[in-house]
Amino acid sequence: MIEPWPTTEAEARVVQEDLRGRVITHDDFPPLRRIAAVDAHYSDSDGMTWAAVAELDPGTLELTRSVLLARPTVFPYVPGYLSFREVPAMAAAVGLLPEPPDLLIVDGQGMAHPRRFGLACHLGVVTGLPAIGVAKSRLVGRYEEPGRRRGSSSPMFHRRELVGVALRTRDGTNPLFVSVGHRVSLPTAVDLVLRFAPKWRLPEPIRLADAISRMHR
DNA sequence: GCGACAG
DNA sequence: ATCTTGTCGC
Repeated sequence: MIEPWPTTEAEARVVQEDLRGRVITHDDFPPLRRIAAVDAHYSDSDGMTWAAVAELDPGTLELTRSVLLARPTVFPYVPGYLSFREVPAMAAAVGLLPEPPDLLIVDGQGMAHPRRFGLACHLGVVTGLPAIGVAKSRLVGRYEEPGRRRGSSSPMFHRRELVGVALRTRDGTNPLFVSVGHRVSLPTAVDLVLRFAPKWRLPEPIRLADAISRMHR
């Protein structure tokens, strides 16, 4: 990983501008044998960031492995710079898996970011693993409200560029914001998110990672 | 200058 | 993300 880790917004921005060119936006991943989701939580009292990884079988969506660890929080939350806060703990957690997953589903934006380098892109580039960004709310981009039924979607644009898709994964719920992280195209990312969210609004991997990351304490 | 703003 | 119970609605 990049050392030393950026301390200021200005330094972090330089890193984003430098690494953004390494993002691969087309499909470049193997048959999915193991998929994993990553999520983070904080305990302000001791300044620690907890990261959880949930590995699942893509066919049955059953949990096959999990990791939960803590790392000192090294960056404040600043919209547009979330990855500098979460990547250290997340990358360490992913690295503890005995075998690397074939796909990472990340709780946050990928290219639907002001400089096209959100958390999913950063974690994907740093680990080299295929990654998809799945956010519960919007950071940047304009979009038309998708139809209210599961499967409906509408493109998100930012500065005339297609940066993601607002996707309804469940009837009558708010859409999810899907964007390219690394080595997975946008159409494929949408297909995969729908496939891995057969019942609830959030993809099963993220639901599990979230549940695990809350187990700290 | 005034809002918006992933987790 | 976090502070926090019950409550409204499918």
